[in-house]
Amino acid sequence: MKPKEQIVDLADQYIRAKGYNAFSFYDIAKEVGIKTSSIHYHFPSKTDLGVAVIEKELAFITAMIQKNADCSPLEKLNIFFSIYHKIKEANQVCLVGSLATDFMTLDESIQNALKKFSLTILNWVTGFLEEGKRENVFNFSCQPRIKALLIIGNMLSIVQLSRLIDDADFNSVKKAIQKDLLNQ
Amino acid sequence: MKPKEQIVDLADQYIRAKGYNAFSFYDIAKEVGIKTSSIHYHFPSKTDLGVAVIEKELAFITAMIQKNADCSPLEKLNIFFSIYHKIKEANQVCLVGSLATDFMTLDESIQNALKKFSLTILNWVTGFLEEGKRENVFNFSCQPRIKALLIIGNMLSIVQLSRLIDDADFNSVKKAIQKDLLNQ
DNA sequence: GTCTATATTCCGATAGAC
DNA sequence: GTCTATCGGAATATAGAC
Repeated sequence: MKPKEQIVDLADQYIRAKGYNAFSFYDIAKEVGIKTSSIHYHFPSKTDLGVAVIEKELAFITAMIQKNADCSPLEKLNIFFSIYHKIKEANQVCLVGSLATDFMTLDESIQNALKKFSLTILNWVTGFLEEGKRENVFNFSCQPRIKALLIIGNMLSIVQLSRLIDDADFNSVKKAIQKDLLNQ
Repeated sequence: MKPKEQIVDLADQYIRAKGYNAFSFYDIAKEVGIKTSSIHYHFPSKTDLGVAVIEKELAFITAMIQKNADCSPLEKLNIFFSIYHKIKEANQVCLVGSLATDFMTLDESIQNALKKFSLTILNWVTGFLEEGKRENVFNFSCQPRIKALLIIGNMLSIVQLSRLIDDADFNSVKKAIQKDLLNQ
């Protein structure tokens, strides 16, 4: 992997493991095997690096949405779950949750990138919930957008809470969401 | 208010506004009108201050639980909502959500205090959900503990997401949770 | 593109006077 | 209990050699 990609990848890991304000250029430099000044060559400021992380994740999620556009709503739900499963396995939190708590300390360019990223996820989930309801696979009574916020919020929060409480609760929450959606 | 209390109060505000790793003793000293060394007199280390913040919130929530022990489950639910309503009004996030994302950077004493705090809330919510189900006021099919995690997670996440998306979603989410619980 | 060297700022923490 | 003064360290960032 090219150094530039590796830097973004490690920054991503650190943001979701320790938070944006808790990792340093030195943390990354150490792991890549270069000096901090070399990171500044690729990303003049920490803000530039932060924006690059979000844009990388946005590209990833956009490609995944596109690739699985023809899947069933239930399959899409499980793809959605699998994202958080990986995060939880690594004892991390999701990018949105991590950066939302640091939001007031972030430069506007990161704030805007994050808003765009979260909107992409929200629209995706809203879409396959609507789809599932139309096909009588999913059942829920509130607006699809609100149901999407509830479900996204459940996953966003359970990866955070998994650090504080019983590890097994993650799967129980996942199953409860699924059962609730499929119940007629 | 005594300086010591004021320091804890401001630290609490900062943690929920900007995050634990983004506020400094100087931020607080400035607002109190003292020097940073005076804060160290009351709280030798930042960790001591962090623990004091959680213990203050724990005392507050414990008193509130006790005070409203005789309320109906529906009243308790609305008290629960009102906590997050205040947080959202201030454009802050809850203490658990904020410190959970910074969890890996916190000293063990703060981690343990936070675990105790989150468990207190979880047990409280689980309790009045069970109560409400027994009285046929609330309706849900999963375990009360899991339902509590889902609802707490919805509120924890919506105060975070309120910074990124439509401000009005907070009330929609609150109403959706309520309707879901009350539906027969 | 990476290095050395350094500038600058900030932060947590401590010693000792008052 | 608050102050001044200061230490030691860490962080972002830049200049210039290679």
